[in-house]
Amino acid sequence: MRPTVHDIAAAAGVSLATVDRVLNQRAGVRKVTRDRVEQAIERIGYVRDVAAANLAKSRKYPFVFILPSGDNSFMRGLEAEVHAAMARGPLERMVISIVKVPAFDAEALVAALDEVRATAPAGVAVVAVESPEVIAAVNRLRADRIPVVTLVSDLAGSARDHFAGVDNVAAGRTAASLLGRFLGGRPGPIAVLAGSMLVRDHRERLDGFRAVMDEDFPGHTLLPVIEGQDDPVLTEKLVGEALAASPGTVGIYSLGAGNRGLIAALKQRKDAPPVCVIAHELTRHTRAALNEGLIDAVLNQDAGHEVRSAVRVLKAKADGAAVIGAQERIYIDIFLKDNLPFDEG
Amino acid sequence: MRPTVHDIAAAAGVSLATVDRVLNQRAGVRKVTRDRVEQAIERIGYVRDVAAANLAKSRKYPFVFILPSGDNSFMRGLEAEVHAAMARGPLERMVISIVKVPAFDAEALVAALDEVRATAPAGVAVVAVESPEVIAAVNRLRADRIPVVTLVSDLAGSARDHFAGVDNVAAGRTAASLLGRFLGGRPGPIAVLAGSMLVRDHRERLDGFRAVMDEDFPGHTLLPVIEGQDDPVLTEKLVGEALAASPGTVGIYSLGAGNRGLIAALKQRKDAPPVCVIAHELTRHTRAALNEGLIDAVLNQDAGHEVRSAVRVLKAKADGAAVIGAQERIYIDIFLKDNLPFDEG
DNA sequence: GAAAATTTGAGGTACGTAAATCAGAAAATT
DNA sequence: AATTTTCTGATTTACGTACCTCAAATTTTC
Repeated sequence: MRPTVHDIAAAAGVSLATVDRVLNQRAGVRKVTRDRVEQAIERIGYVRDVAAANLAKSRKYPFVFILPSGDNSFMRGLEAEVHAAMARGPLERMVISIVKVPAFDAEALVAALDEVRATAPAGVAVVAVESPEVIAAVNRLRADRIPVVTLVSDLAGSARDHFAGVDNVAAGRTAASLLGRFLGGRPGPIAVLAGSMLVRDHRERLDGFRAVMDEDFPGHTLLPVIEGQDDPVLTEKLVGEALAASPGTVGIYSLGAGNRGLIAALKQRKDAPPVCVIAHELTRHTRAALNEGLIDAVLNQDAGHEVRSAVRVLKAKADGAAVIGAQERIYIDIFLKDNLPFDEG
Repeated sequence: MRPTVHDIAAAAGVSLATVDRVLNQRAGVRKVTRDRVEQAIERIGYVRDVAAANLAKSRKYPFVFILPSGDNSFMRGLEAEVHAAMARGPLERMVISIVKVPAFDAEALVAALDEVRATAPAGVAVVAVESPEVIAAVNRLRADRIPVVTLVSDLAGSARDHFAGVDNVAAGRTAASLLGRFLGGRPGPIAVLAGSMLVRDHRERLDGFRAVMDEDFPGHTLLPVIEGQDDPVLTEKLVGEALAASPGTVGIYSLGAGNRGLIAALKQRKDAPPVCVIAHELTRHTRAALNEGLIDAVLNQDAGHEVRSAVRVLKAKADGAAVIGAQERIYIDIFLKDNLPFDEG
């Protein structure tokens, strides 16, 4: 049997009330008595039964997820995952709510963070936008002892508790490594398609990609980065133009979310020499393109994993419990047409 | 506020005792009354507070993990992960124990399963060995309504609740796809190194590998499978001989656990033309070999994920709760030297 | 050494559920 | 209609912890 508060009382030779005062750091206990109780706790290996404690406290865990609005399909998928977590929440006394903020708007994000802070939630998960003001706002939350997890996009220099997302530099490096090897020495320039270079994730991916290309595959030149703003129509046009301008192009790295346009552009040049394509994010479209051989590999971050990990970490932090590091590391999934998971997109 | 049993009683116009009888399927309730209560439950959206129920019942979850003994390093890593889960167990009222059984010994496994069954655990995870007797033994557990999860190695045709492991056919296909593309048309035979063809995982990987090689890269012949019995010394010898016999070999797929021997053999032929190598399981040795460029890619199944997933599923099944499919799917991790995780190994 | 302040003890109620007892009501059987 | 059987209600205790009150014991202060 696990020891209980009663066992502590007996072991320390004090009353239950005193044990309670020590355990819940209430005032009115002499230092010597406190020490005696703490030693007893240590000695008999008491661990608080969190479930029973929560029951007694009628404790709730109000968590807030701050997500960018807009029609970025990855973000909408992320939101769907948060909704799924929301539905499962009550089973574990969690009440999850979502606050939406215009994408890439640091000012709005700061306002949202401060508003959320006023509601004193048990934890906050936020898709960060990089700016000193945002860092300060996150630090204000932490100063209030509210756990903060950054989601998908980290906030370097802040006091956030945890980052639930992938290592984007490693993702870029991996993309370069795959692309370089898949090309197997076939010479020619390589095109890079991004959404916008203003986003940290995209910059990091590009940095990683560049580093490995320069180091391991110096034979290939990188064409100027195409910024398609994650817009299908614009992307299709720009990619088409770029391929026309550099007909010898042998590879494309699509590090953003503009895959629909890319795929459309690829379909238009069926007869042209093959181009090796590495893209990000497994969606209905990239999955189909993988199967058709239009795309050679897809690097994916699993939004469901990220959300569930964020929730677990927030809960653990709220309880003052330990986080299982290995469990919360989000790996980049690499999908070829040969290891596609069955359902969903 | 979430509705409680009292709310059910009020809504159905019955007493608490009757609600309890219905909720815990005790006898002595007329069909009509039972229906009325169940409708009330439905109507007010009652969900049992599992934490409170477990507290009242002083419920424990005794789970048993049945693992193969022997010095297979993957299995020992798996055991370490089970020990880690064991240590975290008490926080969630789980008591995990380990039963070890000689590897690949169906008879011993059956005996262990029946012995475990007699202790009426709340769930069993087992690294399965394929045999009709084992299937029958697993089905006996299921007949006793004991949840069963197969771990790492599945048991087709059995009534197990869940399989916590990777799709090994897809792993083999992925290996072939990577190897074929990395070779980029460079002709030459390919060697396959396995532990033993008696293990289902290995057979499945080989099947997947063969299928894609035949289909997509028919230019390469596959040399006869080398069975190194996962023994470093034997493996080094056999690989050395095979490479000497077929000096034109361009690729190696190591689908078992004999990587130390393989790496030793590779180091002996530094001056020889490069061979593209795909191996399984990220260990200290394969990680080092990746970094040195001796191995080009490592496919990995994360034992920690598998164990944690098995535990979660067993708990959910024991509670009669739903399993989050996407969360419990174990992906094959693909590691290049560019996306190696930092610690452990 | 008395008064004041602080510390400690004893006991209760609550959280939501499980499980039990026992009395009384309703139904089924004679 | 009387009896047996089956169903239902009312009530209690318990799980492990939190939180509250009030009294008693101890220490500190003057």
